[in-house]
Amino acid sequence: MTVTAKTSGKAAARPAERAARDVSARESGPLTEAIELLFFAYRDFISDPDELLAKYDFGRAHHRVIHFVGRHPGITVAELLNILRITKQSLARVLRQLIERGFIEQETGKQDRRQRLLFLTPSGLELEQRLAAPQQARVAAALASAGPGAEAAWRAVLLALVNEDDRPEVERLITARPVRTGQN
Amino acid sequence: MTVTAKTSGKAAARPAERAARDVSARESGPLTEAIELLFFAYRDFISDPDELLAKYDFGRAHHRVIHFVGRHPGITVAELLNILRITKQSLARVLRQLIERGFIEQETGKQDRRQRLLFLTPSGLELEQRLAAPQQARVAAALASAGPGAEAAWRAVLLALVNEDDRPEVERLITARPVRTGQN
DNA sequence: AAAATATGTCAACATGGCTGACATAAAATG
DNA sequence: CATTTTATGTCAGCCATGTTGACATATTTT
Repeated sequence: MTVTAKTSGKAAARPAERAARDVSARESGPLTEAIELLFFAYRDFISDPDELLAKYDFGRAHHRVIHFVGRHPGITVAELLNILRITKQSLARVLRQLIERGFIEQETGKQDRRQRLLFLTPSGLELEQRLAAPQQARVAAALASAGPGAEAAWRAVLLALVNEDDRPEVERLITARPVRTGQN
Repeated sequence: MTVTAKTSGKAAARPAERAARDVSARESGPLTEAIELLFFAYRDFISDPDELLAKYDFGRAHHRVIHFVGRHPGITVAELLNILRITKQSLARVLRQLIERGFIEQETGKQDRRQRLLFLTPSGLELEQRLAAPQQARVAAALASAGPGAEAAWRAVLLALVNEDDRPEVERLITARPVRTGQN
């Protein structure tokens, strides 16, 4: 109630009040389209695993942790925090749940015994793969439909979108062979 | 405390227990890299306006609303809900704040007086542009650095990532000239 | 021995999703 | 014209996941 409709009849009589009327003069342009496409693509891309996660009573935070632990077995908590850019308290919550329910396990670091190296359990690996499958299929189909060369351009643009300071590390992370036996 | 470190010394003695050890045998491949790049790029891309939003005590939800109202002046609540894919209760919260603080105003629909058409106020338009600027700069720089032709490939891949059913509408939305004076 | 580091934890709080139920005004329909 | 459908708003509460601040412990480094 009480929506206070501004213009009952004389809308055109007060054009200066509504800046949005002048938006048509603004250059929306290909840049805005690219930004909106990123929004829509990401919106649908992350929606893929949600149904599966719900069956486990997990959320997207759990997904992210499972993914990066799977990609970098033996990753430390500090490294994971640096990737996810969240606080350790936020991470601790989902990590505790994942450990309690047997999807991730910890191992004391051998060089540095303060570290807790994280690994997927067999169940964790299975879940990770089930979560990854639809996203991989979606990306594969998108890259294929965009023709040859699209993948290189895609990678180049995405990498350039990353903060310049973080680019070397992101490159290192995405190209890393997931072997790591606890050297860090 | 009580972290229960699994392997005090004989890590290599029980390899079958840790599925993650075998991940090195898994094909991570370019698809996984593309997926992770999307994560990292989006992570940094959405971080741009956060600082500015914080000064207004707004969050990303406000940003999304401001953006799409700016892009489609006179958009209805139902259309906005369809874009954002959230519930009307969630939208109502941020929308109420944006209206109370004078960034968005409503107007009763002329054809259909049940509708509340949404517009940016002058302050809303200014905020929208200040929020958009860093993201546009980031995308422009990324596209430029990826060379000519990258933009077409980029757009093709992103559009193909969108749910097939939604693609026509997304295309319509992103190419829309933001004129609309209330015909819907 | 002291300081720094890696991690964990407790408590409290904020944002922004969600469901369910219900209200109102306007439009569409029989 | 009476009824139903539609577009929207709103109240109440819940949940997931982010935040800050303070502090504890074990371990490594200096």
